[in-house]
Formats: sequence, C-alpha cells, structure tokens
Amino acid sequence: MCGRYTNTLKREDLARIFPEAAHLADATGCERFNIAPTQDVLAVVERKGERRMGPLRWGLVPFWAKDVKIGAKMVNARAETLDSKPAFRDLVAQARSRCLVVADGYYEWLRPEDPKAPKVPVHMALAGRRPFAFAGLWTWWRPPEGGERLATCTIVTTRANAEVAHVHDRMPVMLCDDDSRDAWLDPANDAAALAPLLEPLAAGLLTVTPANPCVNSHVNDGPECLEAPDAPLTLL
DNA sequence: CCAGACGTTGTT
DNA sequence: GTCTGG
DNA sequence: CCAGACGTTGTT
DNA sequence: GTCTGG
Repeated sequence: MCGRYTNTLKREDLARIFPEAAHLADATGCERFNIAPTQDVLAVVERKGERRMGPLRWGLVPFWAKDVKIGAKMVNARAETLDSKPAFRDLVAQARSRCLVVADGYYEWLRPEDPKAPKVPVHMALAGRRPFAFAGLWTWWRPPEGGERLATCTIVTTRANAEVAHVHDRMPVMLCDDDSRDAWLDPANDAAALAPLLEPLAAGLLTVTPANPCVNSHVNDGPECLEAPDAPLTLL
C-alpha cells in the first residue's frame, strides 16, 4: 500500500522530469522526506488540455461527504475495484479527475517475527531516486457549513510485484515514464485503455533500502528519514 | 420505501 | 449523489 | 502509514 | 480496542 512517501527534490531539480514544476508558485510539496495523509501533496492535473502542478490534500473527500474526516480513510484506492466503488467510479471515468501525484519513493513497515518488536521502516525508490508519479484521483469538496472548497486526492494501489512482495502484498501504481503519465491524464482513454497502466511496476526497477525509525513520526521530515540506522537490518 | 454506507490495510 | 440492505 | 487520544462537570 | 490527526 502507500501511506507515507517522499518527494525530496528541489523545485528546479524536479523540473528536469516534471517541467510543470518550474512554474510552481511556491515550493509546497518539494523537499519532503515524510509525506503523510491529510497533508498537502504535489500533484499534476490537466484542465482544458493544459497541465497544472499544485497542492492537493491527501485523503479523498467525495463531493457528497458531510464531514471532511472521511478523507482520512480514502488515502488509497484499489485498482481492482476502482470501477465499482461509489467514491471513485465517477472520478476514474473522467480525465479531469485523474492526477499524477509526484514522488520519488515510498515507505513500508516490516513486521518482525516477534510481534512485540518494533516495525522496521524501509524505503522503495527507482535508481538514483528518480522522480515518478503515483496514479491518483482528485476532486473538489465544499463544506456543508460553507467556506473554502477543498481539493483532495487519493493514490491508486495494485498487487505487489515480485520485487517488493516480500515487503508487502500491495504497492502503489507507479507511472515511471512520460508515456504512461500522458496516458493516465488522456481524456481519450476509457477504463479499458487505462487498465494496463494499473498493473504492478515491472520488476528490476525498484530498490528496497532500510529507512530510519525516525520516519515513524510524521513530524520528522528531513533527510535523516532516509539514513539507515547503524544496527544491522535482519529483516531484509 | 428509508437508513446507512460510501475505504484500505493488517491482524486474529 | 448513489447503491445496498432491510 | 504511525502516533496519540480516548471524557465531563464545575469552578477559576 | 478503535478512532482521529498528520
């Protein structure tokens, strides 16, 4: 699954892979080492054929929701059931509700055999920690009591590939090249055309490395999150 | 008909 | 809003 | 995902 | 144990 992730590059470095980053109003969502649900994340959406990069709140709040709290449960959306779930079905069908959630890695927590021992965080990334995108869905929500409308998003998950199956049986849908990212946002693509994008990443691309236990707490959001502790990691 | 859910993961 | 369950 | 809270009344 | 908050 995907409940915590990284987007560590500065705006200008990120722009080498995502040109839209060069036009960001501010650096919100960049240089992040511990991105957690309900926070603003950096995403790319397309409207009227033009791509915009900006912040979305992680945890999808459907437009019909009476309470913003539902968003905390809508952090992920299973690819296998996307077309049938009331909260997501209408979104995946419309290109304007699909988005790219910009990232350069994500965390999982390994459970030791001894259930009383602490879980061990690990970080998954491409070679050179190259940035990529999670397949995402987003929508607007207007609080019933009035006030500012809120743009929220969720990250699509799928089966784990062979490489990370020993870590967890699910993984986020990763769009690692321009073609797949273009296809996810393309209004011409229907559910059948999108299906091949929602498969696990090909093996051989992701590296699993130990992360620092300080990542457990979302208040820690610096480079130290990716610095492995000295103790040998027996679970990898 | 109305009421209530609408989500995923991990663990037992 | 829309579907499921009763 | 993990961390942290989890409650009400009455009084200052 | 379970929910909320980040």
